[in-house]
Amino acid sequence: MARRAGVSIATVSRVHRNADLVAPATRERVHRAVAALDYRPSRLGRSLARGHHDATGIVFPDLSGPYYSAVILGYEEASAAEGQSVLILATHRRAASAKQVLDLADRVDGIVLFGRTVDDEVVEALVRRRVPVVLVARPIAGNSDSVRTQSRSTAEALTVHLFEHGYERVAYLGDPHASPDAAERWQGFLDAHRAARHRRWRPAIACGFREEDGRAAASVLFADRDRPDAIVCANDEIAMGVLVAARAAGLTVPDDLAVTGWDDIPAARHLAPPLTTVRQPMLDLGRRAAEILRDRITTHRIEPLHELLPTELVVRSSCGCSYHTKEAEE
Amino acid sequence: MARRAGVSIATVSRVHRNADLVAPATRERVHRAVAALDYRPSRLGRSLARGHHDATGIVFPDLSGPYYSAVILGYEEASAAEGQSVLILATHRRAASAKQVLDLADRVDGIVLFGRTVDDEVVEALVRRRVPVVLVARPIAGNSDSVRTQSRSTAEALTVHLFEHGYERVAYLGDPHASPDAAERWQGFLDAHRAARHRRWRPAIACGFREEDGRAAASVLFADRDRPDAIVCANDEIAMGVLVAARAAGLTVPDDLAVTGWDDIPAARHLAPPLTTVRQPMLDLGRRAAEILRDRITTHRIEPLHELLPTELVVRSSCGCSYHTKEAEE
DNA sequence: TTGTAAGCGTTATCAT
DNA sequence: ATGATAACGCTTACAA
Repeated sequence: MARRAGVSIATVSRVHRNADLVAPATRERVHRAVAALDYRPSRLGRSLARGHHDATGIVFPDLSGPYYSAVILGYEEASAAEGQSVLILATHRRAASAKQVLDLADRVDGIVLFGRTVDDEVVEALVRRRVPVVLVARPIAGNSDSVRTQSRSTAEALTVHLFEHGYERVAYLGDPHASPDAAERWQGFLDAHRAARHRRWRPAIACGFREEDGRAAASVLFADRDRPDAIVCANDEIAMGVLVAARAAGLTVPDDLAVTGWDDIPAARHLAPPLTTVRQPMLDLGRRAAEILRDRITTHRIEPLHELLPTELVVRSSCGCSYHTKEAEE
Repeated sequence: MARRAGVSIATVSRVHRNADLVAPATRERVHRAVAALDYRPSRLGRSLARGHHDATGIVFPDLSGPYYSAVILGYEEASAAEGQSVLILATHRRAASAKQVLDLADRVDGIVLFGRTVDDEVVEALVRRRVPVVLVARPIAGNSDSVRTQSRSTAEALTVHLFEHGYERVAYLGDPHASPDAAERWQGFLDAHRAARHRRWRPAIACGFREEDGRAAASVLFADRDRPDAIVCANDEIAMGVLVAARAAGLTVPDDLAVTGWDDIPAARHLAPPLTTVRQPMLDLGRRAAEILRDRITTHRIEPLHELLPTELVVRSSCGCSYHTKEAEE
């Protein structure tokens, strides 16, 4: 051990966690020894003795697309600022995901669960095990903390906006059962229809979240003679697919068909036509998750905290608004 | 401890790493005790005793954009398949990044360094400390392993393609000093000009990697009376910015100006006009990094391994090729 | 087959 | 101010 090398003993520990309760002389001696032997204290030993990891985990259902990467960015940044390492895991709806999450849980001081990654039972198991948990974009469970974005009311506003443009047969494209957020948006869509009683509405058209899913679903839809004249998509990727399908079907957007997305991914403003969508503060989502988790870990707070982040309607042209591209969006 | 609870002692350890050298009867007894007490072995204890973490780290210079997220995806997937946890870190060019990386290094069994995250000295320090290192999209250092994508020859091919369309004043937009990849692409660009001697070329126009950087640089460029008639951009985001600037300047792409990108981000095919670019196997980049690192860790291989992944020219319309959008790219 | 005990590298509590 | 020493929770000879 470096201890022998220096001269002293476990005093090295003291100097290492920069306790000032060490004589300047000895401290200096230790520092020299450390430098000479290129000694680094072992995290493992330290963690074992102190009882915590200085690390947290974040688990996603998936990792593809610009959506998650922004969340990771915010999460990593906030965590690093607090000196916490971050472990990342994607469950991919694997059968073993519950085990993976449980496993991750005992490498960290706390964990954030994103969307539909694991069942409520797993969340409860985690909580029972005293693992601090923050739920992101997911219904509350096991009285852990949560962070979400406003979905329902903005979805309603978006749908109403379409009504105001005169569209009459508005469809919702996306599977409300696939993700909690998609479900909320669908509810908002329904709210709008309920408020405007004369509107008829059709059931949600279930489809996956990828562009190709949207394209496929839309092209089927367009074959119908009673095709919708506006489509509210569960996310931007689906909307991109719809745009592709519309072009293929000879439909002009937004004249023949309005299309809206959700997320405001970077590509959205570059589409033809620029996509009307909803911006979510994804960076903040990750950042707040990290902060709330940290708080729960350090303060041992018992009351669950629930945070709702605002979203913002981003009106471009695909809903029938201004036709000319806006130059100065920035 | 659960040991007392069951009946036996450190036999629980044996049964836990499913050693079959335990009598079925006792094993059963232990299993029951484990279930009853909801006992989970501590990773810390285990790691400390065995001397490894079953985790690896990956560090990025940044985390924004679709580029990194694909790499993470591949890396996480391959790591999870091998039962390794993954720690993620973004240095953001922070001053403390060397320290952060060194710090990360002793939480893991090996580390992958992406692009311009840390100086060669840090890599060497890591290697000296016997930390297995894989370098991704970065020049070789400290004789660690590396994975890269083919840049130079494809960049040359891309530039030649532009020549064949008849463009004469081709510019390169992107900072060769900012990233190793950008430097390679610039070299390929030069190679093409050297091969076609009659071509005159201009120095690279340094600019950041984001859309706004590209837009700003391009609009300056367009003000020049000797403006280029084709621009090879260091990545797709820059190219998107150029497209925006071109529209603002009243230039038609590809008639007045050809534009090419790099990466083939999801948005590329949806731009107007669809962007000619270069596809990189980013998923594989992450996956191979994980596999090579794992190999180095387990086999203690001493010879460095260097892998070069192929890239592919994706010809769309922004280079002057077919004008109609291809429907069935898939 | 299974128990005993010596590490693994820290921190923390006592003494001194 | 600093040295012993007992945890921390596991693995792994070595005995029994």
